[in-house]
Amino acid sequence: MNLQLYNTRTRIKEAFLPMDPAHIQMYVCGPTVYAPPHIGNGRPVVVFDLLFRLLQAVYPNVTYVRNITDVDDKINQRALETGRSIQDITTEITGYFHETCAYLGALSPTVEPRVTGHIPEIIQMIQTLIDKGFAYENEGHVLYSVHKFADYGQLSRKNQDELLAGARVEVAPYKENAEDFVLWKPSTAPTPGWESPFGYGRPGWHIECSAMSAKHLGETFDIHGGGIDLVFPHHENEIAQSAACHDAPMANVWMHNGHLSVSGQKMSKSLGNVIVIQDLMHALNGQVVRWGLLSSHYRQPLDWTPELVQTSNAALNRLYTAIESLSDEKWTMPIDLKGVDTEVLTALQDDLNTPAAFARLHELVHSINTAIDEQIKVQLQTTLLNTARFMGFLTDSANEWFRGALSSDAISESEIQDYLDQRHSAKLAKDFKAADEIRDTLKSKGVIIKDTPSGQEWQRAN
RNA sequence: GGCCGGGUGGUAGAGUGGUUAUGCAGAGGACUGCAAAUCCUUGUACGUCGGUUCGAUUCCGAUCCCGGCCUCCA
Repeated sequence: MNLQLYNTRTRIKEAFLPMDPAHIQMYVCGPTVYAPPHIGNGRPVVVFDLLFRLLQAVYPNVTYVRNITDVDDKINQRALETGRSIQDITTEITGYFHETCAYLGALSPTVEPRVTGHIPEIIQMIQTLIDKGFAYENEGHVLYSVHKFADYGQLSRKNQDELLAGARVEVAPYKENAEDFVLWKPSTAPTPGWESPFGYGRPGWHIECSAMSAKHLGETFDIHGGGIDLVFPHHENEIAQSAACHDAPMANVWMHNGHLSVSGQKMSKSLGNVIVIQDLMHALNGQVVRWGLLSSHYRQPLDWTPELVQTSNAALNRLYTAIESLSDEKWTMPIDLKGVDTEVLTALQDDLNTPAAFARLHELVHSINTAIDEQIKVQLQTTLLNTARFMGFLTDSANEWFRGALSSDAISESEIQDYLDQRHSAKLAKDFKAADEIRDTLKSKGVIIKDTPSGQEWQRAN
């Protein structure tokens, strides 16, 4: 295994050196559950799922922690706006998030901690920071004193003078310095709060990840991931908190996925171009979305377009076509990690080079389609199936992929069969005009007919 | 202003100091009653200007654009 990962902290691709090869530890910043997940939220889900799979393929034991942030002012705001309870909102959105992850073919993380379940740990960590002189109390708030932490800015490569100069926000009166950030803030009903040595209140934004990662992984762990936007201030502040608290580095490798745009524009409510994943579910197979999200390198920006959806769908059609002749039991067999194509593994080990991995899958398809020896062909098909499933694709059988209906108003199989019977008769009678008309009719209903030596076959156009 | 990325053929998108990425779209052909799928053939790319080199898209410098972050954001 020669896994190379780009480390945001050092800004270079490095050989991955686990602290303990017998137990790999990864933490990824999960969602704040205040709004249904959009397509951009799907990217880190899929990217770090792939990394999780890759790590599991090589190391015996991988712990993957992805948190749910269920205490946050955006949630409070939402509750205020809608009149709904906070619990109601966080439960619903967490459910959406889980549906989204399943839809995208992402494995469940090993641990999924929630902020509401870790308030004592958070309070304890804040207390330690106060005791060590890195944090101070003021007007019911606890703040982290950024200038006390010498390495502040190491991840995002910012220096403190510049941060001050760039501060655009009015400095809150309880802050000693403009760059200080909140660890704990006072709460009044109906805003959620907890009793603490610093008064009744709730945690600030960053502390939860420091507390939860420490609890579930330890003071230092191998990989910390998230979206590129989290580099500053979120991860910078996590480092400041954790390193100051534990006198140890928080994580060895910091990985960040690039952002996603929609048809060249930043997703925003005001533009009305936010693509909610729930809305895609009845129109697209989740594998198509997963393929699209992985079709450029994870650190590059990705533009989500109708063309991307179309080509992703076409790519999967091609893969499925190549292995459609495999016997059904192959689809239910567990993934054989030894049967994963080595060139795909090599590509993925190079900092998750998914475009190169996809290219290799297509090469396998081509080898299958040109194979003369039946035994070799089946061997290649098995490799392709294994490899694709290892990456989270070809999870449905070819039959489901080609003939499963995404929406309930799609034409039924028995109707299709009626048309096929009619067409079969027409063809026997050499009435090709009638046969072609039936084919056109079915096409307009989203069904494509293939005439093969063994008879008519059909599949949905998707 | 500060800090980061990026500019590759019609398009999406990897990569490399000299040798085909790959997909999609296009053209021609094979197969087919016609199609679909598949196969064969085909396009000929690396922002601009310098430098290093026998040779640069690939290294160095300059320059012009584009995007992100510095405030909530995956």
